Amino acid sequence: MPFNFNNQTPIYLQIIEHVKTEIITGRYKSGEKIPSVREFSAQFEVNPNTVQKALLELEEMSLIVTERTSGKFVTEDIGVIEKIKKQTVDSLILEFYNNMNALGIDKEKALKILNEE
Amino acid sequence: MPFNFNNQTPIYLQIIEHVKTEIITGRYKSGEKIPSVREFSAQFEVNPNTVQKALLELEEMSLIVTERTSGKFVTEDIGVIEKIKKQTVDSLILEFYNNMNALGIDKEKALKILNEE
DNA sequence: ATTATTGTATTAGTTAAGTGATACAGTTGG
DNA sequence: CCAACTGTATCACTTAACTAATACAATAAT
Repeated sequence: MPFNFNNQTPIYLQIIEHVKTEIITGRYKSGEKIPSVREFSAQFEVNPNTVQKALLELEEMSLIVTERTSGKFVTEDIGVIEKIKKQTVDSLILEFYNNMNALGIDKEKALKILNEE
Repeated sequence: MPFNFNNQTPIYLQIIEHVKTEIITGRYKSGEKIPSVREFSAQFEVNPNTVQKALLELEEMSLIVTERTSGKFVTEDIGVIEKIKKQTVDSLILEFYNNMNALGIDKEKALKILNEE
């Protein structure tokens, strides 16, 4: 199963989203080892550096932790995962309202549209 | 008033959004002449081609119409404007739900979150 | 100790997107 | 008829983002 990349957005961003989603949704569980750089690299048919770049960002978010030579692991800190999940949801909501505002649709109206669908 | 571009996203896309929004919200009215390529160019302090590129896309959406030598005008067809507005709103909503789905939040749950805020 | 596995660092190549310089063309209006 | 305004076409430049090649480093396992 070759990975389903779209070529509008950079691969490394798609990897970030992919792994982040796996963690947020609990498919990669807290404390669990994630595939190695080279495993991802092979799976995605992509250069190791591309994977590395993505995982680096995830580490900066504290979603994953590196054990120098044994691999990378999902953080043990469930709080972090929850926080990131909430952040992600919140910013999706905010972005949505902002976009609607730009079209002259305020929050109240937007909600009304959504509920009436 | 120099224009408020952010430099993450291409200028021409921001121009598209800007003009599109002006039309959708009725600040540029149906049938009305919009500023010329060179006027925009001066206002935004940007190359005429950059403006042209943006306006071309708006023309492809049928939001504006070109009269070869007298300028560009907002379409007379109010239906088109309404349609584009609806399309824009709909795709914002769809995108929102899709993003939430990726996080394991279905439409129903998403609505609940929004309403409870 | 040797091998295989992990992550990391450096550098370079490639490509595509975005923007700009410039010249062309057609109409309208004084 | 000329000047001033419209939009349009072509081409070249630049830059930066993305990706890849390759080599390095550290540890664990056998």
